[in-house]
Order: sequence, then structure tokens, then C-alpha cells
Amino acid sequence: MQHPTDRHTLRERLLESGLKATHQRIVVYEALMELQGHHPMAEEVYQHLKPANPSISLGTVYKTLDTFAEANLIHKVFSEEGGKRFDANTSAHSHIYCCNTREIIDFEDEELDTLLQEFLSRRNLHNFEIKGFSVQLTGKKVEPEKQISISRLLK
Amino acid sequence: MQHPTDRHTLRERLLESGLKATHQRIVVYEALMELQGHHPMAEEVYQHLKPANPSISLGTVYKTLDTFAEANLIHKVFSEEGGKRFDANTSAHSHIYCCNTREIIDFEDEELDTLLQEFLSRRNLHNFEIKGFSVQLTGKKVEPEKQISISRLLK
DNA sequence: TTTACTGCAAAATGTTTGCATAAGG
DNA sequence: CCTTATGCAAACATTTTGCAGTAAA
Repeated sequence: MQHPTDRHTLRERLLESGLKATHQRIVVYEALMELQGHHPMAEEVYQHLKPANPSISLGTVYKTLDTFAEANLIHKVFSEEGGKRFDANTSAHSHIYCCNTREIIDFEDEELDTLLQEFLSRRNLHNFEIKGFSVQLTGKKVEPEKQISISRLLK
Repeated sequence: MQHPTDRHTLRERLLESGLKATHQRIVVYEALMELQGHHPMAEEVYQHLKPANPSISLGTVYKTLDTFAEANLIHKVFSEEGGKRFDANTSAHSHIYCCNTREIIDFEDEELDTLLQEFLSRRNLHNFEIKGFSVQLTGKKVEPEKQISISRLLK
């Protein structure tokens, strides 16, 4: 399921989910896409879209992010830090948490996904219906540069 | 590394970590052990130990939990919910998050640990020194009972 | 025209801080 | 004794709530 990249498609996606396609929702979603890989909290989304949309309120951003996560249009991100973070990338992927810089870095690896898929089908849990999984790696960047690409993380 | 279960051993463990073995630290740690599997936040730890220790302040519980996590005596738990949760169980294990009840349930599985260990040694990351890993499963309990044992989760 | 959504401001929740006092090594 | 930790209260940060007004279907 590819996520919408233009307003028309996004409108349709919202309506499919039974949500009204308001201007606020459009720009919150767009901000999330522009912040891909940042796993932002509500405040960061708000700061990002405020210059172009000064009339939108922070409360609406909070509500919109909850609504989107509820509708599975975005995902909540697991965090050690105690804030609510969100991710427009809803495809199966894992995260590396850098305990120095406190960044959450995407870690996309097909082999890992397959490995876990197979493990979960083998070790079938009853009493529990698994909706998704994600591996949380914790560690430290060896070279603490500010910007680091995912591909450079892989050997 | 077995975690301390008596006050004498715990005292030693604290001193080894360069921490003073205060009464407050002892009882915070004991509360965490008694709350094993609950992945409590500071407030829950405080409520648990307050009846027997009415003079301890919530602020001290916050500071103590941070100090313990810093010293690796306990671990921070990854959460979708946005609070800081802690775990006295520092052995490698994973968690299942129930998006109905919002519980975080321990999932201990040697095969899974081995699988991931092997994957991580194979897929050696440069630029990153991995300190630990944990699989976050997300799902729903099929039978939403209040108490559920880990063994009953396994087929 | 009906229902769902927004903005605002207040309240609730969760966490950190600063500093005088107390306790551990 | 000297250092580190505690208790308290205030500040801060984050998130939720209620409701009157607004906009989407």
C-alpha cells in the first residue's frame, strides 16, 4: 500500500477511511511526509506546517495525528524517551535508537522482515492476534555526525 | 547477570555501580521487582512503595529510576503510549504490546533471541555500535482476560 | 442540513529543576 | 568530613478536554 503523495489521492484515502478531507488534515499529512525519517512529535509537525498555515492550532495537530493513527494512515513509533512520535511510513520496517543523539533512525531490511515473518508463522501465538512487528535496535553512532543516511549504516 | 533479590546483594550492586546504597534506592528497586511484568512508570512505582514508605517523595522515584537506567541496573521500555516505563528484567527479551488493553507483555523466546543475534552478526553495521535489541510485537489479545501468563501465550 | 471537525483556552498529566537539608562512604 | 542523595515546591513539557463556531459531505 503506497502512501498518497498528491492531494487528490490523499483526499480519497481520507474519505475511504470515513474521515472528512479537511485542509488541516491534508497539511498535517504533508508535513509528516516531509518529515519522513524524523519520527516527529505533534509539536514538531506543528512548527513545520505553521509558517505556511498560521491559522492551524496545535490542538488540531494532536487530534489529527491520533485520528490518522487510529485509521492506520500513519503509525505510532515505539520510543524510550516518553513522547508520542509518528511515522508516515507504514510499511514494515524497524528502527535503531541512538542513545547518544536520541535519534530514531529507520532500518529497512527485507531479510530481517522475512526472518521475523517466518518465525511468527512457525511460533504461532494463540490468545494473541499479531498485527505487526518491529525490531528496536539500541546503540550508539560510532561517528556522531549530524546527518547519516540509512544506506551508509549498512556494511 | 542475575538481578539481586536480597538487600545485601543489592547494596553491593549499587556500590559496584558507584552509587550510594540509600534506603530509597533499595525500596525503589524492590518495588520494580515486585512489579515485574508490569513495566511501570514512576507514578506506579511510587504508589506501590508509598504505603510501606510514606516519607519517600515522587521526585526521588523519578531520579532513582533515571539513575538506575543510566547505570544499566534496569532498562527503559519502548512504548507507543508516551510515558517512561521501566523494567527490572535486564535479560534479553521482547515485548508484545496489546493495543486493546495497552498492556506490555513480556515475550521471552530463546529461538527469537538467537535468530536476531545471528542476523546482527551477519549484517554487521558499521557507523553503529549495537548495544541491544528487542522485538516489539503489536496485536490484540483474543480473549481479553485481565491476567494472562506468558506460557499461555505460546502455542 | 446534518454531522464531523476546528480553534481556543483551560485543565490534566507527566517530568525536571533548584536548593536547603540529610545521610552514606 | 566530604560528597552525593533526598524532599519539597515550583516550573516545565506534553497531552487531553469541553464547547461554541465552522466547514465538509
